[in-house]
Amino acid sequence: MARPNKDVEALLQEYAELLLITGGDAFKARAYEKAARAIGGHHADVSQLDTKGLREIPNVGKSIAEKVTEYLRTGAMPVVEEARAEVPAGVRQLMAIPTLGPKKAATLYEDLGVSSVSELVAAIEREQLRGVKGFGPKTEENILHGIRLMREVGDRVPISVAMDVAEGIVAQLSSVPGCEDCVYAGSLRRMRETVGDVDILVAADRSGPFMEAFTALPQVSEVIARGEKKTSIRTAEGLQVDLRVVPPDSWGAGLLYFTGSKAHNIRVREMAVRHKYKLSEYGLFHAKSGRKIVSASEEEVYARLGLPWIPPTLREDRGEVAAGLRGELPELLAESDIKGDLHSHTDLTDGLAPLEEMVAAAARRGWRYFAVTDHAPNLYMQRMTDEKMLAQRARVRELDGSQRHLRLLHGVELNIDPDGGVDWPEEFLAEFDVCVASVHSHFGQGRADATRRLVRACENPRVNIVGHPTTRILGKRKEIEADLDEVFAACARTGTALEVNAHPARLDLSDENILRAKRYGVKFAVNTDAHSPVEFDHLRYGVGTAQRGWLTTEDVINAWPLPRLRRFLRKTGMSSSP
DNA sequence: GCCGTTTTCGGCCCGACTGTTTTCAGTCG
Repeated sequence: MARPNKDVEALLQEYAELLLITGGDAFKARAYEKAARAIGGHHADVSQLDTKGLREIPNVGKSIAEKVTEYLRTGAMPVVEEARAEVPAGVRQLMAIPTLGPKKAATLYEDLGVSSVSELVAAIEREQLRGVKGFGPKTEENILHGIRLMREVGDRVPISVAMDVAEGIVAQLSSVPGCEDCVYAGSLRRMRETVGDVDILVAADRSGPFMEAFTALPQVSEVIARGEKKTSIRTAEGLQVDLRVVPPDSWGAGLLYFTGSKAHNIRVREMAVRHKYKLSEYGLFHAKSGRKIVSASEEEVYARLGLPWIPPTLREDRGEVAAGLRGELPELLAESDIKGDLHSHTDLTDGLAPLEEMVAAAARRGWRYFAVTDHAPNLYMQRMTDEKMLAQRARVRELDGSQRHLRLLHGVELNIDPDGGVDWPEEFLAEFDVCVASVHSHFGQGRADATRRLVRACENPRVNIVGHPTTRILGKRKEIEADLDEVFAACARTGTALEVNAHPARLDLSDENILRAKRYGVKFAVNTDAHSPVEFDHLRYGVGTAQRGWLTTEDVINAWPLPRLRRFLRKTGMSSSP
């Protein structure tokens, strides 16, 4: 994976934040942020580039290219080390609290010596913020609210972070001699939106070499526990990883057990008891004799209990066992079912790559169609105009057909204003192939207003998809407060799809909301919202979330062939005006 | 610090909202 790019991105981003905290030039900090983003979204592995190659990345100039080269050679970037010496790491963590930026973080550190979130909580409890300039009662309340939001995620990490760690470790352990199988299990295998710790499972006769290799991995910053069956480490990012080595003949039972969820396991064990069996991580046994029946594969274990194999994304005790018994498990959407992305950006607005690169990358993925949906004018910072949009459309039409098997759609991501209106009148919108409409502002509306806002957007005869419908950002922003049942009903009534945004910080709709919406007969679009070609890789998280919501190809409009999709986009099922 | 050009220096996403102020700073998208 593009690990070095992400490392460099994180480092440059950190430096930018440190510059802001120490009151450095804001434009310089912005330059580092832009370079960080560009490198993070760059298609080529930066560790394979020399200074000259680095400078060809937009927003990377001489100074940053040289610093990155040095970092890649030595593992350190001196200016960052110096800045770190000035500002404790905890001060930068304060910026993760919503409504708390670099200036307030700096003030808290300088005036009160606060250098961690817990110290901040203590300072608030001691009412020490009362005297500080710029900190009134409302600010205090907002900070506490922000901390609560952050703590809801707790020390869980986004699924993408855990996935990178897990796949790296699996690859390394798989090459240890004697490895018969190696996978990640736990909530990661179930594709939960955040992951508390990573579980790795190895099938092998002897565990020693794996425990040895595991604790010696370069990712390891601390060995928490080390035993014969289980070893736990912590990575530099603070993520705990557990390795369990099981004998090959109990692989299936082990995998089932360590994949969970706990509730699913309990349900399955109850079934075992009813069959006069006993199920543990070591196998399925006769309760009386203790004789082992099966355990080599998950399929065998499930089959002995009268169940088909249940996909890990369904194992949440949401009725999957009962559905399996009835032979009514859904045929879940797979990543390979997705025929094209319907939400993406180019460098015409806030994307990183030009249209041509995005199109070429979409073609490489084997998609059959691909929609470019840059931001509309009301998101002022993007400076979109009618002329720019029309020029882009002309270019999209030119490019359409240049890639075999890939049809191009010209779309837009509209802004849903507080009243539910969007950027352009119907006549202008009619010329787009697809319109995504999303909320980008006024998140704090009351419930009735927010509901009306979303329903009105659905009733717009040109709006096809509501993008990231609840606008949540994991650990940062709560779901918009609206009567979602009313919104779901409106979607079903008007033929408006809801997005399952695949970005790991969003995953919006969430699995639970998908389940609810599906009952109304809503259709969905699993989109990446990619701002660069590498973000197309997020699709797997969107598909995982869709699976957790029990979605099949029938539910997902961008798993349909183009003619059927086009019919849906005409919204003919609705009356033209509400 | 980057970029583009007015080619070596000046501008850099721009507007809204919030809370703290009493005219604006900080944060966000």
